[in-house]
Amino acid sequence: MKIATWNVNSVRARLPRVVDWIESRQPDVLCLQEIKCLDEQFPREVFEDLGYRVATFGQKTYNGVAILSKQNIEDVFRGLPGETQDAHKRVIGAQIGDTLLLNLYVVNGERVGSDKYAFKMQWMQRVADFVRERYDMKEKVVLCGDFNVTFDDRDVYDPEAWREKILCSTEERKALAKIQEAGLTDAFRHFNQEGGHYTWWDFRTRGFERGQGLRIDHFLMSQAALAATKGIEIDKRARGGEKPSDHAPVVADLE
DNA sequence: ATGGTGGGTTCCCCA
Repeated sequence: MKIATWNVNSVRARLPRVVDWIESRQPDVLCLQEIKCLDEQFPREVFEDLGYRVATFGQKTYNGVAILSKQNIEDVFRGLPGETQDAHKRVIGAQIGDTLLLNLYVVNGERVGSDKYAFKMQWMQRVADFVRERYDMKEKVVLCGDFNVTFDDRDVYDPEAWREKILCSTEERKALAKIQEAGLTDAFRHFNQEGGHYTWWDFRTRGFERGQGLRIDHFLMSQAALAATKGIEIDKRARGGEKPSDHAPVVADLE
């Protein structure tokens, strides 16, 4: 079973690219982040015609997450416990087969020390609490999405330039480790120890053209899920070409 | 120290 995660930076703007990618890669599950539309604006039929079930948690203009799956999507939940109607739409979870899937779009945080950064820290703590309470790590648990945090300097093209900057600060990395504490492993790193593998490149600095990226899109897996995983691949090719997202898709290949 | 580009909305926000 191929599970993919992709921050598409607007599903409507990216629709031709997403459809092309699905047709060539045929993932069984595709978790989308930053769909940037309401549920009723989501191009559901396009994906249904490609053979997918669709579960969305949309928001106008910002954020929004969705799960596409060839198999039944069961026990869908949207958001974190206790959230009000106006909360950011950043979380959708479900069971697909025997896999417990959680698709996340972590808060960006703007700048270390900003209000948005404080909100990011708070939000990540809530995710950590939720994950610990909700999941039995003896199950096949797969968290994926745009985590907006690098694990270490291997995930950063210029570690000195990014030292203690947003996406790379020690505090953010500790918050990410807290989410993992329940028993979740960085699946990409399990298979590949080298640095220089990135999932996001800034539009503004022409980062992709310069080879300047960060690895911020991740799969966090329980031991049972990791044991079933044959490999993880970043599809860097999808970051090139016409009207790309600023993120590349990441694909986990499970038994 | 700042800005760059791209997506979506509305005279600007977010990444």
